[in-house]
Amino acid sequence: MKRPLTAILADDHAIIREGLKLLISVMENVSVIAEAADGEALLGHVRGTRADLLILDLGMPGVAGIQFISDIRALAPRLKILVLTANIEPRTVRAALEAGASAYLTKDGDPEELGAAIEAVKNGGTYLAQTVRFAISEPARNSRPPAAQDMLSPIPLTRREHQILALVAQGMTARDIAERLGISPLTARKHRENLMRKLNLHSAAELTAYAVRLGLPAG
Amino acid sequence: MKRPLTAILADDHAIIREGLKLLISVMENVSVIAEAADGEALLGHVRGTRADLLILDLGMPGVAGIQFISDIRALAPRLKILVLTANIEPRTVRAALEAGASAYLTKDGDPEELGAAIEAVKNGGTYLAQTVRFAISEPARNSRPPAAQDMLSPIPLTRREHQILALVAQGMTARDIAERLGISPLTARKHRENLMRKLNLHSAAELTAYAVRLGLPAG
DNA sequence: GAAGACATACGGCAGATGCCGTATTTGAAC
DNA sequence: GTTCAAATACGGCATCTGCCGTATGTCTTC
Repeated sequence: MKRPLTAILADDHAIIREGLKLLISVMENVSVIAEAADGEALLGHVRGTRADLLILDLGMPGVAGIQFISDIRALAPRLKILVLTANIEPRTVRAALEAGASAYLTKDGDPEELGAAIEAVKNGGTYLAQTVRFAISEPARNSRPPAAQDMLSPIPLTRREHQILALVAQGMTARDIAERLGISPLTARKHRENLMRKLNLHSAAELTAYAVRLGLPAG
Repeated sequence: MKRPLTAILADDHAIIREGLKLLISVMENVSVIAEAADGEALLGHVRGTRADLLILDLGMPGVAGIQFISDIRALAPRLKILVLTANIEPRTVRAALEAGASAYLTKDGDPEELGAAIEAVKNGGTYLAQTVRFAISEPARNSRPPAAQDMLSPIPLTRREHQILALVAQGMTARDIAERLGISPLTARKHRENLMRKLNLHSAAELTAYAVRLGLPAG
């Protein structure tokens, strides 16, 4: 039998994490050598271990979306990243892969997929969950590699847009944001509109729900 | 060895469910005899089996919150219900216990708590996760304590309001909610207004951010 | 059967939002 | 130096929202 693969498991819910650990141990020849409940702990493990795999819940607090994947790739290029999330948005899927994820799994997917994904990435391949496979049919329009300096969300947003999104996550209206940033309410509104267009969202409620789920901090 | 306890496992995420199943099997002398991904399937299992335990994710689609617990209690009074959710709202905890749940566990809790909870309810007791223990000042066995002395004063929401709040967490507007529930948009709007008044929130964004942070499921 | 809570439904009004534009300035990239 | 993206700012218009009312029917509780 070959050397078992080593994995870091990152999920903010301890019970879920424990269950996943068992699931991985049983299904595959994989040994979980570290666990993280937040982004900071995860980065510590990435620096401090030589794991083969990272199973990463994108919904973790302190894990501000896709940018984290780029950061981790920069820290440990050899580490294969398996994203496990409830998010099935095509843009998120594409962004995760472009940022360097080796697999994208959804929590409502078949558990067998976890094994298939580990098998695939072990051999240098990639794996996409059945539920998001449709996401890559749409070609990425530009091949600009992600700069990963201040990206905070799956879709390339400008620095200002990230800032607005964070304030939206705190439940602020356009007027609140304008006051906070010292800009015109109309400008704040425009930024919101640009955000919604980029993210394919169509109401304040959707935008706020999206922002909160990114793990942005509460007010 | 005594006869193993039998359990129904209800969670909408297949991978999470699988992990939980393993976790339960390993930690306790419990055998999962049925699984459900939605409320309808769950009711079928409740009717069709004689399980001892139900481990129930309150965030499941088609599981209209606390009401479901009462319904299941009515169908199978002998079935012990362990609520497992990300929701740590005090009033939800209380409502779940009053509706007949035997344990209330949070997903970010210590996995050991799952074992402790099973042990507790097996012997006819109740178990509350550490993270929500503050929600209850008195044992849940007796009737409601006077609300006047309640320092935390959890705001009581009606069943319908909980339902609306869950839909708000999905980024739905009043019109969306009205369509979903088959009621007038004006009524949906009124429910939203009542919610905001009770929760002291003052915009759609705030209400949505609140709802999402409660751990209510994404659309 | 009286009282109260709940869910239903409607309307006015001011303000915010979603969507469509246009336009200027700045700084980086080429 | 030109080009381009980003950030700034404004306006119109339809819709939605927040807040203030009123009202009816049901159901539980006393």
